[in-house]
Amino acid sequence: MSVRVRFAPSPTGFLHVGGARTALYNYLFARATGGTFVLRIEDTDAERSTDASVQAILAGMRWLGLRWDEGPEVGGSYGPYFQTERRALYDEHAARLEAEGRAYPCFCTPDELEARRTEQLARGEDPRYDGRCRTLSAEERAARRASGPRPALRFARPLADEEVAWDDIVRGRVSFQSAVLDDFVLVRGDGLPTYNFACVVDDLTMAITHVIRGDDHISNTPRQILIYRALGAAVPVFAHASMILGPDGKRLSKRHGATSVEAFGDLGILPEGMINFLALLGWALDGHTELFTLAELERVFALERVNPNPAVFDTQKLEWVNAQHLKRLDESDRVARVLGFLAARGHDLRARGDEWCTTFVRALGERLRTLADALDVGAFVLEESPAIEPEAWTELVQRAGAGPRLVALAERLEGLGEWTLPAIEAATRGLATELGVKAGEVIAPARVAVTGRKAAPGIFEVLWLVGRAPAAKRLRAAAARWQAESPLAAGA
RNA sequence: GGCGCUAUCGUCUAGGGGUCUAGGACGGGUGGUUCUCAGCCAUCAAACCGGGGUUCGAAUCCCCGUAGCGCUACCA
Repeated sequence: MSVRVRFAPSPTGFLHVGGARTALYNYLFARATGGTFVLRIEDTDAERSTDASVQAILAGMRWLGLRWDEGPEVGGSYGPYFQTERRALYDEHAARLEAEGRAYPCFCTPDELEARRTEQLARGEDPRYDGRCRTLSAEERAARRASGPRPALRFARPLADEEVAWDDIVRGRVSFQSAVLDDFVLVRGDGLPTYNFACVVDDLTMAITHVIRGDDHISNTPRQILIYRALGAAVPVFAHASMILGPDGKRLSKRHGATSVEAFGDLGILPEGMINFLALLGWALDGHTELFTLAELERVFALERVNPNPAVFDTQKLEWVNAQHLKRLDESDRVARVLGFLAARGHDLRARGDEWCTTFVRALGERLRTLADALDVGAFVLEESPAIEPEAWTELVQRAGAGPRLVALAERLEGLGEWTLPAIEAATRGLATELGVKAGEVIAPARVAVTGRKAAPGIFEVLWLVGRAPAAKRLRAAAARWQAESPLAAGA
């Protein structure tokens, strides 16, 4: 029997980091085993489900490059793939369970249930359904059905305590006693299935073989196993991956900043970097290899190597992984991504031509951990005349002879026969030699004058990128300011 | 409270009885290299939650404790 797995998000928000990792593990397991990856939308909670969320989740999946074999937009032979469209299946299974005495109608109202729960808690008891509707006679049921609102359907759990256990791929054997469970609701008063019931019916009818999900579902598993048993169906294999935590050790949430995968794209993280980092969060191939492309993961991923401990989401490692992927991109691809990112933020530099763009991205070089870093590192061409940072100026103003040297450099550049990197470098170094100072004595002031910073990409590329006239202008402007403000200026 | 899951450097992890004076990576420190920064190279510091067992021998197996997290709805 071939492997069939599913990722089943409920459309109540965007695709968050935890969901993305669950999706990734399902996807990778399917690819690694030659199985099928199904995407199913669990939208039975009408209150919270929205179409916008469905779209956001699909967009997140696409951004990551996780293509589903069956599901929304692509269809498949086990559809529909939205739970709200699978109502007939739930009705059918519910009717069967009720007919076989494995489920019964419950007429208790939510208010009554809530009141009893409160009382139980007050008495120090566990809040569990007391089973009062389980023993109603057929006549009573018929009478109450005729008079009141539609009842909920409850699962008639086994009366005798029994062990409900499974061999979890990531945790080994997990077991519960059925006595801790109560007669939970299968179908709500509005006729829609609850999560546990819909989940089982869907996994069953979609022929899902492996259920890979977050460990927040671990305590739902015994309920679901009981439903499979009542239905006389085979139980799928379970694998519960751990939660992803924030730096404070709490479950990752909005409080921790960006949690939707696409928000990381806005932060300049590549899908490749996100995928790689997510894979590493709870999984390791051998403890040594840690850089993978999606294609490589598809070959080497093994569910057995998923680690059961909760993992803390570390942004610094994410950025490092991202930097590695950025570095491995083909140059043309890297240029396209950096310029595309900047263009989306109002800095469309692409009109300056291929040579300029390539030189620009080469100049940024290894300084980018994320695409967003280009906004900062490349600021010297993004702004008309970058302001000089205070501490950079403080240093420049204390440098003897800086002003005159900047003017001299400007003149050299203006008089240059050809505006090329080698020519700019020769002119700059030549000037330093003639002046009898180290190249740094010309370069450092020039860097501050042209970029406004003490740290920036190589000065020759910077000058070339800024352009001859604008560069000379910035050099002269800084020189004039030096002349006016430096205690070392002649005549000061 | 009950039930469950988890427990190796700050973080992600390797380790599945001896090869562990516990390895790798991120981050951090130091040195080198380049016009600065970044990068790269070298190098340093940094962990088996506690207590009992089992065993000739435990980071590895078992039990207890502790801590963190999850669930405890007619949410998913």
